[in-house]
Amino acid sequence: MQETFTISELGKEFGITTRAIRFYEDKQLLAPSRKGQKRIYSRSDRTRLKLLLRGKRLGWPLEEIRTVLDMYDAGHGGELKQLEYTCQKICDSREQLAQQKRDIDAALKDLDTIESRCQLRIKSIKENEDAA
Amino acid sequence: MQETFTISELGKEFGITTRAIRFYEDKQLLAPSRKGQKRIYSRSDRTRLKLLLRGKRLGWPLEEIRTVLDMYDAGHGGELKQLEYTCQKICDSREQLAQQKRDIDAALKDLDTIESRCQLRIKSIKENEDAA
DNA sequence: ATTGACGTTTACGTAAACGTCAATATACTG
DNA sequence: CAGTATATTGACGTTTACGTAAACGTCAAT
Repeated sequence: MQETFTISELGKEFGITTRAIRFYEDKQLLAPSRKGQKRIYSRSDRTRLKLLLRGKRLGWPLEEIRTVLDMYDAGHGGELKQLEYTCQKICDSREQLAQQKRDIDAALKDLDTIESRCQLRIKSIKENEDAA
Repeated sequence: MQETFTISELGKEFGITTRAIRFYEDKQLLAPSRKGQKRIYSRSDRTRLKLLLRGKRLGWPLEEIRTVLDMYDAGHGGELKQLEYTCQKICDSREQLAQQKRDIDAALKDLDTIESRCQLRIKSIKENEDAA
């Protein structure tokens, strides 16, 4: 795999616009290096973006995604207070994810119910068509 | 349980403002009956609101939540085209939910990694404190 | 009769998350 | 070296999902 990436490469790979990527940088979620004016994205920048988009799919606001991304770094160089705060955030995130899982399972069950009702209706409509 | 509810009762029960509930009605996600001017919410209205909030926790936009809520009704009185469209939507929703599940499991794994790194750092900091 | 709790509509405000230009710079390409 | 492609910043626009405030109705209790 490549060592570095341009902004449009990443945009294409992940199906987002370059405007969005720059926006994330403006919001401190990314911090690519520069070669003159141009942004150069390292593999770890790319990973951050990947995690960012996963957070988005989970419906998290960018602000929260940023604190989660920052947790990745906190493990290395943080102070005690910072680390303990991070642990608390991790605990909260776990709880939230568990809730989302419950919601998903409930939603999947509902989909089963709706689908079978639909199938029944479709069947009965088609039978009536045959009769006509 | 009660047969009907006021707007503030529902607001309290679910921890949202009455403004939000009226907004959802404006966006066609709810359609309570009226007694004069006042809104009266039936049990099924309450259920719709509950499902709505679940959709929100899953990060869905209101527009999408509405189409899902409408699927509940489609099983009963829709036409063939409508029913088949609904089935397609159900299929899409299943795929999206599956993706979210994968994202959640990946995120939970990451949290494990981050946490153990944090614990290691905390431990090493505390040991250094003891030494001092 | 008024106070207070609850409800209503209408209208404007706002934060988040980008999109859409416009003007400009830099780089390669025929 | 003009043209094309890709990059940049800056400014303004847009959509979603409500918050906030104004101005008013209603009903029970004091």
